[in-house]
Amino acid sequence: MRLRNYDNLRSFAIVAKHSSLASASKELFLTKGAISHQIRQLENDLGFKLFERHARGITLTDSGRELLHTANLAFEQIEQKVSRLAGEISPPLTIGVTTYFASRWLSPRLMDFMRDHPDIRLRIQPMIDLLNLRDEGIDVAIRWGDGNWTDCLIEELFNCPAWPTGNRQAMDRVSEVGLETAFREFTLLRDREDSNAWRRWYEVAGLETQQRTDTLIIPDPNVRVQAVMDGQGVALDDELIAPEIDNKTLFRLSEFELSDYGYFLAYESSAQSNPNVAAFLKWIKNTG
Amino acid sequence: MRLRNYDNLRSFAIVAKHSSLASASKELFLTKGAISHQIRQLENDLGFKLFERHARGITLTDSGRELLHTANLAFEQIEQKVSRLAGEISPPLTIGVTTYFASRWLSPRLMDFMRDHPDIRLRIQPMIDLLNLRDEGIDVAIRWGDGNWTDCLIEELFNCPAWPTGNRQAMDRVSEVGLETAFREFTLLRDREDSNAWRRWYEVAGLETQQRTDTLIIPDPNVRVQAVMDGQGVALDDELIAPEIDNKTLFRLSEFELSDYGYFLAYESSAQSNPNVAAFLKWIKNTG
DNA sequence: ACATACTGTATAAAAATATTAAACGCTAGA
DNA sequence: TCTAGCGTTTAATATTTTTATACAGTATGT
Repeated sequence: MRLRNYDNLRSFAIVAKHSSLASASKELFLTKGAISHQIRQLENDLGFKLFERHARGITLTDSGRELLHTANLAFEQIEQKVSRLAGEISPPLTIGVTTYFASRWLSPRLMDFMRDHPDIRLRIQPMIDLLNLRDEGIDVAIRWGDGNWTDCLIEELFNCPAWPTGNRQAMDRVSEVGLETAFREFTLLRDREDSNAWRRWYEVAGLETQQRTDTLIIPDPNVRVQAVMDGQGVALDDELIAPEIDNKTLFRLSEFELSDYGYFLAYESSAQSNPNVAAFLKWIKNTG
Repeated sequence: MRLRNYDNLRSFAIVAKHSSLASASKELFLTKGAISHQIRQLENDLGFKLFERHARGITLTDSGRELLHTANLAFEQIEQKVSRLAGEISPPLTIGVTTYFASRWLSPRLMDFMRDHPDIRLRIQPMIDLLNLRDEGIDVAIRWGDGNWTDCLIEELFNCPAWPTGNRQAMDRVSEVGLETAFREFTLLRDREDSNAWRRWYEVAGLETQQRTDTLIIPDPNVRVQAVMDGQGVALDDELIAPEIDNKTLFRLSEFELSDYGYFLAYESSAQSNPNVAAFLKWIKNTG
């Protein structure tokens, strides 16, 4: 439902905060009559009541409470972004990563950077789709793949080949019937609709490339790892899943690998002029 | 920065979508002059330009693109919530869980429920703080603890005692110097400021209850498990971390446990009348 | 029991704001 | 070079919002 008047919703959020028209009217520099009209109009537009009126004040209805919660979050996002863009707040250095990479590689190393640069405010932004850096306000993203992106500057952080992983049943199946037969049975988990990683791996492994339709797309690497453990299919992973390999919940299914895979820094060329970005790039290139 | 006029921002989003005032003016049922005024006023309020004007049209500036992204997300949240509350969309059955519980316990079992109830639209909402069900639109939350909540109906799902875990160094330390001494050295990780879990465990273990100040509060269970692995302290965990125990990245530090801990269903009494909620509760009670 | 003080509401007038219509300047493309 | 289409500007107009005021209700204190 498209709302006609978002300013009324903003007033609603402030009234709800005060639980009082009279009090909110002071914050908004309006008379309580004006606020009363705004709330009434908003309720008419929405088609449900936001407040219960009693003689001595107002209280939120259940619907009102839920809407308030959503509206507060939404307005806060907007106002924070506006403040940043208007230059009122200096933007934190924002790194876009998957939760997978953040917890397995970045987090343990990040303390060093923060200790060396206590003045740099840092924001680790978990992302699924590590594209559209500018839209998300990302200064530097860390992507996994073969480095063939063209939307911005790309620099290899470290090489990290990709190879197929499966759970114990999948491993056993490969041992029993061989790679080719087993891979005709497996469901292939992939991170993106248009990913050609599996096709390339089939080539490297010398298997007949087949048009597979029974693939399952799971963009989040953590969820994908879990799906492999649960036997929902096989996925292309890298050495960051060493813990699961060590404890034998996951298995490397083949020695064939996509050797040019790795982690890459991705950033807009304009970002280099930001000294915080430059400091981060310098640090991470020495660390990786 | 508080915005004076959110309706202008809404118009901005629509203009940006069309990349054209003339075209957007049709969607908004206004003249292009009116839109031009709105955008101009918004730019004045914000203090930066949203569009670059050329002879044959307009294009977003970098700031405009970032703001558009944020605004679209925010407006979408609001409009979706409004649609739900206005009864235009039937709300999905919403389960509040930690990502920890979702990936380790719920996800593997959930397919059964979805197969048996294909008509029920389900939303798994990851939450850190599993309180305030109504604000978040949660029908049923699954909490871990001793069951002593009073804000809504509580029902035990399954018993799951809590015991202290640490990494190998912590385990070795306990072996060397004994429980009491070792626990005077450890940093205690806790999920909430006001949690009395550690105090209760000290009592159960017969250790002297001490006023500890060097505790680290990490609300998210996944992050807390990682912190324990990284040696940042010891935490109270349960058998859902069996994988980490099995592969010896985590260790149970003591046989003493909080035996009344477990996972609990939490829901408003009014939720029971929702047949989808009732079906979910019935299913999960049989599963747990 | 009753005045008091504080709610929020309702109305119509007044003020502020948004919108329009029309003319204008610009330029990409025919 | 002309033209069609773009966004802008201006001043008049239309609409919306706000106010001032009176009002009705009721917890609170005396």
